[in-house]
Amino acid sequence: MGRAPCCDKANVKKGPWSPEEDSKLKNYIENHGTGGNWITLPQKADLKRCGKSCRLRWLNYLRPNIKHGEFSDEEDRIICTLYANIGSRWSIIASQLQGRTDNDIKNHWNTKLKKKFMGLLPFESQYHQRKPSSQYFSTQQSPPLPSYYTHASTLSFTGLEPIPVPSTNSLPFYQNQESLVSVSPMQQYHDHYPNSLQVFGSEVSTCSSSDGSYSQVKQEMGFHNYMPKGFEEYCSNNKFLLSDKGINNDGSEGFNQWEDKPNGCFFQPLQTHLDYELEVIYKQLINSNSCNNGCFSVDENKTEEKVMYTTTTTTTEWN
DNA sequence: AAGTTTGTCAACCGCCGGTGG
DNA sequence: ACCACCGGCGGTTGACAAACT
Repeated sequence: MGRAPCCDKANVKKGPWSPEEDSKLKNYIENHGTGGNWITLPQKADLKRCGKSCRLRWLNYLRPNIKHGEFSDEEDRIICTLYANIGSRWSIIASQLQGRTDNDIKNHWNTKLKKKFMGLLPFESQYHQRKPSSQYFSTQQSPPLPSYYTHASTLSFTGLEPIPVPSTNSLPFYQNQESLVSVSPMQQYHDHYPNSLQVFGSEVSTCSSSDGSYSQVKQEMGFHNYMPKGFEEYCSNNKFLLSDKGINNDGSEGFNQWEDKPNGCFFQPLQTHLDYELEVIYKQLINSNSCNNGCFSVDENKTEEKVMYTTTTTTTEWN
């Protein structure tokens, strides 16, 4: 026997909400609040709707300060970065975007942003079968570059470029709590292309902060031989540095090798408030996973229910 | 102009975890 | 400890619109 339905399905209306229903719900909540019980709210508000339906309608459409319409590049960037790091945890992602709902973000990802991600797969797959790195280093031959790189100067940021994760020291989450990120698409991607670079999820390879020796590293790795025109400018324009070093599995530092890092190099965004917020999110996730002791608090600007991280971050200009 | 395909997004479904009795 | 209820969440669906043939 299954779970009892949350409402009498036979006596509730389904489908799109009419303006009259919207008005009833809005007026009721504005005058009385939700009363802490969505199940009984429809009856009180004289609506022939399921409580859950009312809740959804309010949260996704009727509540104040909802932002509809086009997502900005900045929002796309945040969504992609967060998605790559924590997966499809839309409510958490939504908590980082003022006025956006988890449903909105989910739809936006599924209809637009995901395609950008999928578009990366074909060229990545070629690296899966690439010959050992020594070939390139010994002969100074340039490996085939993804079209993405060769056209870098004309591309806008997709948010799906590989990004670094903070060190495992600061984020034990990566070492100890794999389940938290098991849903990451990048993790799935890694499963499919096991030799590809992964800086997401539970992958142990991470990159350290740039020490400014980029030019030297670039030469040592032979980057200058196949650095596409405009690539450096692209990195600069998009606030990315080429990462110089990685952390080996044993914890030691080492330069990235083509064999291990099929992208040849990987990006490292300049320190931004988002990096910091990501770290805060990780920590909150860790806490929320190990103890449910109020790691989240209510974001009253969004909804009485939406979670918001308690830690106040200092937001600085992205640019 | 009509039919078909594709894209978008609001809404639904059902699972899960928290909570209180 | 168990159970029922409820809210929250993410995956999915389906209606509608736009684009294409």
